[in-house]
Amino acid sequence: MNLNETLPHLSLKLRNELEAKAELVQIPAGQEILREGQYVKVIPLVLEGLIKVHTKHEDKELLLYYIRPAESCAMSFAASFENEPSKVFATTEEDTTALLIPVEHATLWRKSHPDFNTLFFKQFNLRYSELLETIHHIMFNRMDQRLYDHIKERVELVGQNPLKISHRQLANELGTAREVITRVMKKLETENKVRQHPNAIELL
Amino acid sequence: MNLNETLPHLSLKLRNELEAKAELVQIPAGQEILREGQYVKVIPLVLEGLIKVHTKHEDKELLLYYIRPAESCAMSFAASFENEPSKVFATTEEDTTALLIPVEHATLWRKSHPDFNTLFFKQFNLRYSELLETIHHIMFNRMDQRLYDHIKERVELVGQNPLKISHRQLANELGTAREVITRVMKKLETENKVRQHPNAIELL
DNA sequence: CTGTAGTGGTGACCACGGTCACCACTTTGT
DNA sequence: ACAAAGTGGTGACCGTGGTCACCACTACAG
Repeated sequence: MNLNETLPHLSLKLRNELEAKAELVQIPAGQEILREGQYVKVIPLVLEGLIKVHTKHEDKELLLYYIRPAESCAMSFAASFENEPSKVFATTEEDTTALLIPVEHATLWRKSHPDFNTLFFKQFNLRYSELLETIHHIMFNRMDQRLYDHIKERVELVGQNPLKISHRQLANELGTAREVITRVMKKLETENKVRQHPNAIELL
Repeated sequence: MNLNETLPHLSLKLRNELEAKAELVQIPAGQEILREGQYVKVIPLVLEGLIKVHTKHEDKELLLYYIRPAESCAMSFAASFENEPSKVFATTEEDTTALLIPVEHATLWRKSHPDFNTLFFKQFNLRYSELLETIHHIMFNRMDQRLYDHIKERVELVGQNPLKISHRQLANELGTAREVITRVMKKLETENKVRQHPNAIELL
């Protein structure tokens, strides 16, 4: 894995530090890597793959945002920063390659490497925006719009158009029930916005 | 206004810089100081008073969080950082004294003053948490719980128990309609959780 | 004094979405 | 081969909360 390609915006010095001190790991898809209440020992920096960050409340879930390559987890950083437990869950959505940065180095690098510092400010800003967007979706859109937008985002994100996903999973990500998704999907289909295939959805 | 008292966690050096370069302003209550889409030229640091940060969508509002003394506005910081327009609104809730930090200094101080840097990381972390909490409230609580929690928070925040506030304003802050507040207030009253006075609400 | 704008209160209505109890079908594992 | 677990589909029901059309009352400015 060549850091220079994946993280070109970081200084050579920092990339060398990362190579020396951070652990490079491969995580298979579908693995829960952070739970609510868990204390954080490493901050992941995604190189390849996709991580999903979500909340739970009495077996009702809600997707918050995705962590894409060259991005990191603001929650981990914050948690390590204040030594607080995580308030969210994180799960690998695809097979993922990531650098695990020990929190003690993060604290140092924040001071010694301006680009490290900047990286995390940008991440915080990004997550702030995404949470805001999530709030907007929940408050101001109805399910059909939310579902359509969500499918669209996911199609673009993983780059496959007949998107392989179940109604149940969509329900979890939108914090609703499976029946609701089935119902709304049919509506979107009659409106010619999507087409349904066995275990997959095609965006039109 | 003595910065040493209000901002004891900042270094003397930084406090002196603030005193020299930032503008000290008094803003009366009820004034809109930041609009959606607006570009940010100064970052406020609240010394006294209270600022409300909220979103709008087609004359439907939603309170996001408050900025209390010794706190700042993550949105302003982020906006200045990326030179992006604001995504939120901010209004003074009480008469407010604040330091206005020109964005060009913020960029410099982020590098030269570690405690300035830390301050804004903490602010980002705080706002992230608060947005997350807001999402939880919207998704997982019904109006009665949301309203009760909101009144409670506000009572604690402004430190007055028969809280002077109208149903209309509560409706705006919770992103709902006035009639709904009236309805739910009656419910809370019969449950002996609150008592209603003319133009005021008492938390029991 | 009177109009205007602000409070809160109320009943009727209804749409959205959450829930329940099913069903049929395919895929998986033993 | 069969059970088990997962898929999506469906009709009925109903509660929350959003909307509308009112009403009564108070405060205040002209």
